[in-house]
Amino acid sequence: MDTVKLRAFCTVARLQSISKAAEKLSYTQPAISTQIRALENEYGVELFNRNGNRIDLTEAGHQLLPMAQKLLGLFEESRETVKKVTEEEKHFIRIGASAMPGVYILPELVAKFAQDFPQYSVSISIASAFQLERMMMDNEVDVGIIGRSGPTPNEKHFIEAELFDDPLVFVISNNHPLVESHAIEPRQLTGEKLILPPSRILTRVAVEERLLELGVGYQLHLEISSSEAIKRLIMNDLGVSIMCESVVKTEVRSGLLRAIHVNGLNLWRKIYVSYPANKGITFAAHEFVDSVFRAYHS
Amino acid sequence: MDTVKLRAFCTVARLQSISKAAEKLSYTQPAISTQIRALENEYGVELFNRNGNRIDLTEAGHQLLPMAQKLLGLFEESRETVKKVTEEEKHFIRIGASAMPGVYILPELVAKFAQDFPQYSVSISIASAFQLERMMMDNEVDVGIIGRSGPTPNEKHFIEAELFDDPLVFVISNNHPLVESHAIEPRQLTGEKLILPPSRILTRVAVEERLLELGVGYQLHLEISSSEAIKRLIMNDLGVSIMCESVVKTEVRSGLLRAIHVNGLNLWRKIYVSYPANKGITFAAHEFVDSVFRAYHS
DNA sequence: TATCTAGTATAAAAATTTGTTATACTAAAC
DNA sequence: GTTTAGTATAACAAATTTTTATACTAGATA
Repeated sequence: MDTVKLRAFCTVARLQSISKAAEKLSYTQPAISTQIRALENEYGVELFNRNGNRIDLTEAGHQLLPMAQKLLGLFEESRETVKKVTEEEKHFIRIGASAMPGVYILPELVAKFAQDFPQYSVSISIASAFQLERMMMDNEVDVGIIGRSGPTPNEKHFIEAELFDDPLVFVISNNHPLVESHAIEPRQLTGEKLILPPSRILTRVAVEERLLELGVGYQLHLEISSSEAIKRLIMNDLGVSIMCESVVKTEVRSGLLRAIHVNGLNLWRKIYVSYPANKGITFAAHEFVDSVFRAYHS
Repeated sequence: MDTVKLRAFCTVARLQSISKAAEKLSYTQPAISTQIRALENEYGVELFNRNGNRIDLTEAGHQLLPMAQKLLGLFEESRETVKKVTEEEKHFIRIGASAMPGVYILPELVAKFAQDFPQYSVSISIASAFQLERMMMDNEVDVGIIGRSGPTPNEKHFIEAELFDDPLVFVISNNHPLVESHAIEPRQLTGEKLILPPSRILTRVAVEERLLELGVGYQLHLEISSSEAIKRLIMNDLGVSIMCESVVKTEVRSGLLRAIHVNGLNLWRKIYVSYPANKGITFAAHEFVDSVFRAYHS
């Protein structure tokens, strides 16, 4: 049973002629004859009365006709539906991001992109880097924006492109003695009361290793996972921290916090664009990635 | 697009596995792979995300699934519908009859048949012999019961079987001088006031020719087409007639009229069963014809 | 009646599609 | 690394579909 047979049946019924139907459907007459015969075999009934020249529906054929038309209509509808989905998908970009880029970097990027490419819609899903990988493999997001301080796992499954380096900076309140410095030396950190995220966070590990290398004797004052909490603690003069510049950018701009560059600290969080290697990247997602690159590299 | 592809799609979607679907549908795994691929080509979209081992629906696939199921359901429904029609048709006999047999002969035959074969339903359509032929050719009736006094036209298109001879009898009222006779000689008709149908009716022609042959000098008293009217006229002593025995059977039985046999008149209306030669006869119609034959020939 | 015409059916061959076997490839499990 | 489970692909076989050519039929025409 297929659409060819159904269409043949409906057309023959309507035109009351196999030859005319054949012509209309761009087949030869015997092709339609056999299709009709096949349909009749499948249903086990004669669908047309053949009186020599004349051909018209039997009762069974009469009953079948509206259902056949409905079936053909439904086929068409299904095609339309699927087509619509893909059209929509073409203009929809699903971005996944780990917490830091999702909160502190993506909003700005997406805002700019939306301005330049109003024909696209964007969704942002925030999840752990690990989950994001699964989501990309399962086609739940098109592209990921991931911040990394450590190694890149599963590298052969994903194509990753470095977007930019987010430098780690020394963050202090307006009341801190070093508030007027533009840049300081690592040794000036000695004795500072550092508020850092828990040691499962890779950035924390990187910071501590680097400070050890540089021979800086710091004081671990507080351990808390929320960046927002750290910032508020600093504002209230309960300590200082070493954080990604992006994370404090807003507060620095509005004068709530100070971000001081530490010479020779050489620590960055690298921000990557990532997508599954095995299935390439959507055209729309490519547009987004492109626009982001242009924003940083021009 | 066909049911195989649709069923493959639905099964793969449900079992989330091409191999399992193949097993369930009694195909090999590559067959299903290809069918799915063909469906995807037809819709121009990927319907499944293939992540190595895992296979699950894309958004387009998700949209398509319910429609595919509906399509398959509708297919099944159409099969049921057609099957039901044929089942019904198997137990339905459409009898066509010309006026005389339809009114005076068929009701009795059908009543007896309905008693003996309660599983069948019967419809009776009354039309001219000419129209009946068309109706049989166009499959509007299964079998015809036709009375003929003249030749049989289009004989090669129809198979006709003589059912019985309906003799023409001399019909008189209870007040007629010959009321006590069981049979009379043709010459006794001389001078009778005959009421006959118009001369376009073949029976009338046959009667007049025969009386001429027999040398009977009759008197044409009235010309009227309705048999019912003729009977009423006779009852009121406004004349006599020569009519089919079947037509007056009821009145004779109840003593309203007398039917006298005329020796050597040798006129019958022949009653035929008729059906189109090119397509044979329905099983149910055959049962009816058989039962009618048995009723007359046993 | 015979011939022609229009429409359908049928047979045989060609073309296409479908299904199978065998094999390769991939990712996950061990 | 090796094995395992699942899917894709290639090559071939089988089945189906389509076409060409032809026969058959009923009705129209002469």
